[in-house]
Amino acid sequence: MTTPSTGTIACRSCDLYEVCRLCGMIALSEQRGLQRTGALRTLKPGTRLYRAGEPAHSLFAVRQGMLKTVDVGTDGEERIVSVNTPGDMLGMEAFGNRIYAQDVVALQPTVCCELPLSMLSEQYSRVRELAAALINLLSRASAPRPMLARGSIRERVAGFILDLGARLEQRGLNGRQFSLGMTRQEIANLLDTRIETVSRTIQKLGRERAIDIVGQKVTLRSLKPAA
Amino acid sequence: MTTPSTGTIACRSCDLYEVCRLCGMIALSEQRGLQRTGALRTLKPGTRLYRAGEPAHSLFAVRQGMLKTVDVGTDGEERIVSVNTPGDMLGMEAFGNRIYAQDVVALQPTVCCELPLSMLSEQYSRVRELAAALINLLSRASAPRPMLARGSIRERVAGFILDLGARLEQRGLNGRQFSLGMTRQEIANLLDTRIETVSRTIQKLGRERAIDIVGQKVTLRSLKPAA
DNA sequence: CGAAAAATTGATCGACATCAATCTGTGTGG
DNA sequence: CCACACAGATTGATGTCGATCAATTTTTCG
Repeated sequence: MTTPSTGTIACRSCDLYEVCRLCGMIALSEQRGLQRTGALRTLKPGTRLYRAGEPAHSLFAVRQGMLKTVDVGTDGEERIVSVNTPGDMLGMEAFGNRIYAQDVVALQPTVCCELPLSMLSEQYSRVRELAAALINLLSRASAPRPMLARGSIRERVAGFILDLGARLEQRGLNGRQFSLGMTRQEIANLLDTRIETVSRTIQKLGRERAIDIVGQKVTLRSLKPAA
Repeated sequence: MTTPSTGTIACRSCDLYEVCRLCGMIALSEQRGLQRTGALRTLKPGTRLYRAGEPAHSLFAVRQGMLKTVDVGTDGEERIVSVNTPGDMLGMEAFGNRIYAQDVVALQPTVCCELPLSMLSEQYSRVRELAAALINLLSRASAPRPMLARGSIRERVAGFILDLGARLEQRGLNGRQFSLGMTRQEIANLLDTRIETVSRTIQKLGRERAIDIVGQKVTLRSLKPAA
């Protein structure tokens, strides 16, 4: 069986934390710290969280595992646009028109928190702080993500691995030893290259002792950004 | 002298329209339709609208001309992340933390509308509709932009030109005959390739009668997406 | 165990980078 | 007004990185 490639994130380090809190989705229990109360969605690998064009009822936050955000072009070709790790918010692009804009598919056994949009729009017309929190959240989300499919293959692969590690670290998970969580094919798609090239590059990084690599398990050694 | 590569956009087709309206920035004059009242910023080519890391006081909307959004990496290398055309909103990533996240530089003589953030946060705590409009706006902005630096060079260049045309068209400007508004070098940077390659590819499209090209002036003929 | 998917490795080829030279247009000063 | 300078753009020759084709090997899972 596949096992989830990440542990479970703490609510404190989630993008949606403030919003959940203001919605009363997180109960403060005296002894045990934070505890969430809302709905969870559990996904097997390959399962869709939602589909582009579908009417949107909810925002999601990744709690455990990993997903990919996929853009299906006019030609029907799949392009992996981003990889979503614990603490990430999903579906915010649907807040306005209530239509999801991409496909989101679990790469691993994955758990997501679900926040109904209806609850949010009800509440933010009453709770002033919530509107501010949402605006903050969306504002941050509109900041530029580092584009991974640029530069030499070496730079792209290194950038991908470092980015993934940094994001896990940032959420309080282990960012120096983790699972890539996806196949070489999927990495190749994300980085706009070929599976053989990804394989060769990863092997080379291993031979150079920049990383340890066994299957999808990586340990960072001396991998640095750029060249 | 360089002349602006685009005409002036109508307020109606601007991303910020609803927000401006609710802020009372647009006065309805009976005879003459819409008329805006707020501050304008005029920029010469090469001038910065704002800089990454700088404290943010305002949102902007492009009114006329073109700008580039530039990401300066740790190595000091410039990467053009996107090109901003009339009707686009700039600076929304700073709404939360009040710090701009990229550099934005005029490519042409350019005019932008300026909306002070202070005014917005004051007003949206009073005007309920405004919070909703902002959330809508930011939500749309977080939707995925088509990534231009993917696929063969042919695809990237064609994609770039078609995207630019479509965006102008969408704002009520001429999307079949327009100026690229930037040098081959800047296009190369945006598309993650080299100036010679951009030049050759554009010339080839011209020879194939897919476009007419004279310097930066393009006329679309039979250019189609994909290969 | 056996089948299927994923990953690795090798050999060859082609698209794009690189190096180099020339051309074109635009603004400047004599 | 013309000549010059300079930036931008084009064009050619050559090299190289990554794509492609092909064959195993390794891992996963029924």
